[in-house]
Amino acid sequence: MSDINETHTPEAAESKDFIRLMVEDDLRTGRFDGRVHTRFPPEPNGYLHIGHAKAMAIDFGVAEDYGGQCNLRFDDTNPVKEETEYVDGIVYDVQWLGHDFGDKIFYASDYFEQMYLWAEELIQKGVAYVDDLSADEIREYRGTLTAPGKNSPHRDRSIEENLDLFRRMRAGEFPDGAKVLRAKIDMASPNMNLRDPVMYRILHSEHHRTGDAWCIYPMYDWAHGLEDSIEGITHSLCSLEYEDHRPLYDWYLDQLGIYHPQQIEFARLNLTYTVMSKRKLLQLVNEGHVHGWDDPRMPTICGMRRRGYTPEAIADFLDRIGIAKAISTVDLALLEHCVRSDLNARAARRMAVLRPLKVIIDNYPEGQEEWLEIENHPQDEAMGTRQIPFSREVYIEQEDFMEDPPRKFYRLGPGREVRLKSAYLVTCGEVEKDADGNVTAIHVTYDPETRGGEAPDGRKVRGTLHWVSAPHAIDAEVRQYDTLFTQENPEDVAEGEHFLDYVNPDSLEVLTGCKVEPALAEAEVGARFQFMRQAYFAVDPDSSAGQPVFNLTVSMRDSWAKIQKRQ
RNA sequence: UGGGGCGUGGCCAAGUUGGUAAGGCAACGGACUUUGAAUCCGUGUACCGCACGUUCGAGUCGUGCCGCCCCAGCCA
Repeated sequence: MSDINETHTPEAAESKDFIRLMVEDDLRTGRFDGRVHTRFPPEPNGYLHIGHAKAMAIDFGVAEDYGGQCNLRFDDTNPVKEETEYVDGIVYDVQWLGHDFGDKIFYASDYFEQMYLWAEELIQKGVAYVDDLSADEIREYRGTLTAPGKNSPHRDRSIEENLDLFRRMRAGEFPDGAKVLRAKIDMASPNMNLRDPVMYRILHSEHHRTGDAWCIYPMYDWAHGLEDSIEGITHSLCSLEYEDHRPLYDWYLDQLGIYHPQQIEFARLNLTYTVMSKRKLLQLVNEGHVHGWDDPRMPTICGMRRRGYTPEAIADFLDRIGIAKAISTVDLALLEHCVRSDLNARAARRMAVLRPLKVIIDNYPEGQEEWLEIENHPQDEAMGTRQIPFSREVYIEQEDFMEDPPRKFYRLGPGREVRLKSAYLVTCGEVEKDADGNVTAIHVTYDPETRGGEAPDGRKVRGTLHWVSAPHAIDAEVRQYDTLFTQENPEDVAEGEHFLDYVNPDSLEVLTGCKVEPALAEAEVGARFQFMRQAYFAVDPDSSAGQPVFNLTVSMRDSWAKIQKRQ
């Protein structure tokens, strides 16, 4: 590859993000004995979305870059919201994205006993107490952003009484909400998280893994650092909103005097024309704005998978957007660019006509058929070729014919000659119309000397159309998608409006009666193709034998559309 | 009017110890083309949020402003 006299200019060292810089710093100073161990800690209360994919790219990516490990850990500390269905879905998605979490899956619930013991330790130490205040009262006592809170009347109970009460909380002697265990820190702290945060609440609720073994459950702040500590995590990477929680994360670990990981925060991902909160996604599902978590319009991993996105394209996208602390909204166009780029390289080409228009080749012998060779990929010979049938009647795209075409229209029109891709050059003749004047069929004549699409006399033909032989065509359903929202930022709503007001009513368009080449009849679910001159499509699970259903993955760039728009 | 963060071209985002603004996406030209795809060339006056300082020299240091985001769940 390289010339003998080629000058090798050293590639500029790839710039590292601030997290990797911090990790390298710790590696240099031997802070964690040279270890790098991260974790990806989803709560099983919904499906993963592209934002989680970013977190994973960071968590797993950092571990991988420095020869470390990344634990997949379910942060299942709230039984009322969590379900096994979600853990299964999450595990599948993480694997599909290609992340290696070893042979073990971790669960916060596995540490409940240890957490409980540590809680007793803090009570013994005099820095945790049982509070009888109601949720409302606790809120009142907490103060506001600008006014300090005040101590709970139960703040100074004796260690013995606190221990007794806490044990009875565990034993199930009190109803939900009757008492909580709180850390005794500082009700006047300017950081609200430090105003005696709740460590445990009573929840007589069945947990998807521990059943009814517990009726008290740890709060996130109390639990998370302990989980990280138990697993020997070195760098606990999370999103920006936890920045304020870091002092508390540190406080618990310091009070206990146990192994202490470093929490580092980064900005989470926002994408134009979509929402990224699990609550909103759940709402879209529950209220029927989409057909489920895996609806191809959803930014969920399962939705993107069904739509035809590849893990590689997603990884490429995540790699390109970078990691920083500035809150940003990435242009959907970048994600689509990554998908196109990956699919362009790997998707086999096929011919499919979405909105069929019958073309009759008058001078082609009736009843004759022939099989023509066509490449599966113009730039990748290794993908080979296939045979496609040709006959007297074929379908072309309705938009590839115009009775009164503008000058730059390189397609079929009265008297014009175009090429049917890999078949023949045909010249437009008569046009059939129905009573309303709609074009119903077009008659053309073909040049038998142009088999394959090349004219022996060297004449050039500007337009090349895709087509499908009518008698051989397979009927298919094609689902075309547009953005789920009509606004770049659906969350940016005016007074009295709601993000749901911006749901795009035209985000799904189902086309039936599409005509596809026979090779597509037995395409496997999940298979991805480029329908030449149109877009990339993936076979939907709703497909049945001989009745394929295709999802639009992403359109191809369309400079003709731009030319039209300008006119 | 408390605390914690952030502010580099339309969108992301690099900018180590201050030396005179990478790259990607988008957009716009053009070449090529049996996908108007792909590919290939080319195009940006970024007052580096603003204002003062320090300095021979500041996106990088200092001070003061301004703007945006997060925090008052017994959610994570």
